Amino acid sequence: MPTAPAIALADDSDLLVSLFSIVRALRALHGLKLAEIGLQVGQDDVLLALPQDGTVTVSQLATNASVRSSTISKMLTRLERDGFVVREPHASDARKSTVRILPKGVEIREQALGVRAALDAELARDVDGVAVLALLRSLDRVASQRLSRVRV
Amino acid sequence: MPTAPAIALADDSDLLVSLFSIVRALRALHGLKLAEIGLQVGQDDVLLALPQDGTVTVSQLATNASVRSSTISKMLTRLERDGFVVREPHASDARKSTVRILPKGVEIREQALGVRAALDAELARDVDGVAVLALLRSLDRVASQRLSRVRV
DNA sequence: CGCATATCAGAAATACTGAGATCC
DNA sequence: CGGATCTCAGTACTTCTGATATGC
Repeated sequence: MPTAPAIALADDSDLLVSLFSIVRALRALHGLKLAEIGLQVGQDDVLLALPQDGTVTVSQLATNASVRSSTISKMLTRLERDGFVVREPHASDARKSTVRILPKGVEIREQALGVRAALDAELARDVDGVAVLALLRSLDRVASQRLSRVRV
Repeated sequence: MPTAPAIALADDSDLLVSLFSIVRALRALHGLKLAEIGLQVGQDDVLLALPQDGTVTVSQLATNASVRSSTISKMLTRLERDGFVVREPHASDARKSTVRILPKGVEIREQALGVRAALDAELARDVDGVAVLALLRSLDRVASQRLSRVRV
């Protein structure tokens, strides 16, 4: 069995199947490369979502990532433990806390970008990158929209 | 902010970003609908990978899903607990165990298919389904190939 | 004996809910 | 006071490794 798709599938409802299947494989692949630079899949998402200069609040991060703020909070705890970011009190609103990327975080962020670019390039060799990107972007819009509408 | 993409992104390495972002939202969306029929995201994958008539071994399932057999084993335990499947000893090789879908499993499997089809239809309304599918299929092939090559 | 198959125990991560604490 | 913001505790699931039992 040389090149089976990742899930044996019924041939009608398929978009989801393909999508989930791809991403399972891609995440695993990505995870292997990230592990080499000492990062976890998912940590790079947060790192990449951080502004390089200023700060951002927890809830902003949560909204952008389509997860709850408690989820981001837990991820930040790990990122802080590893010395990639710090949390600081917000200047004008004491309820908020802001997140700032540290030098070590910036450094690893660069490496994470490299890993992504490499994987992207690998994939782009085999598919029409531009077309995929356009399609994925619109899919992303649709999906995020629907989710935020459902999740009050 | 009405319709932000799910992750604020650097505009170069992007395919992965979009893909992961979409799938995060889609999984959440899918999970909400599956919860209504009493299923977990991921359980439906396994259910759909099961033959409707005969049986399949644990390692076959694992290979198809690109995960370790211990992972499938744990999922089967839950599926069995919920009365969707049974494990039976293999006829000719006592090391193996085979998995059979139960009537209750068949029923929920149908509903799960319905959920997928509905979500697929929703998405297809907003993007060019055929084009996406074709692209996703090739992406899937590439990704699964790479993964199985890396994972000895 | 060496290899394959499945399960289990344990670890770590994602994500959620719901419950504070604190502050606007 | 009501609502926003963040964190924490607890739960559930996925997935992996590595250990173990069992059988080919």
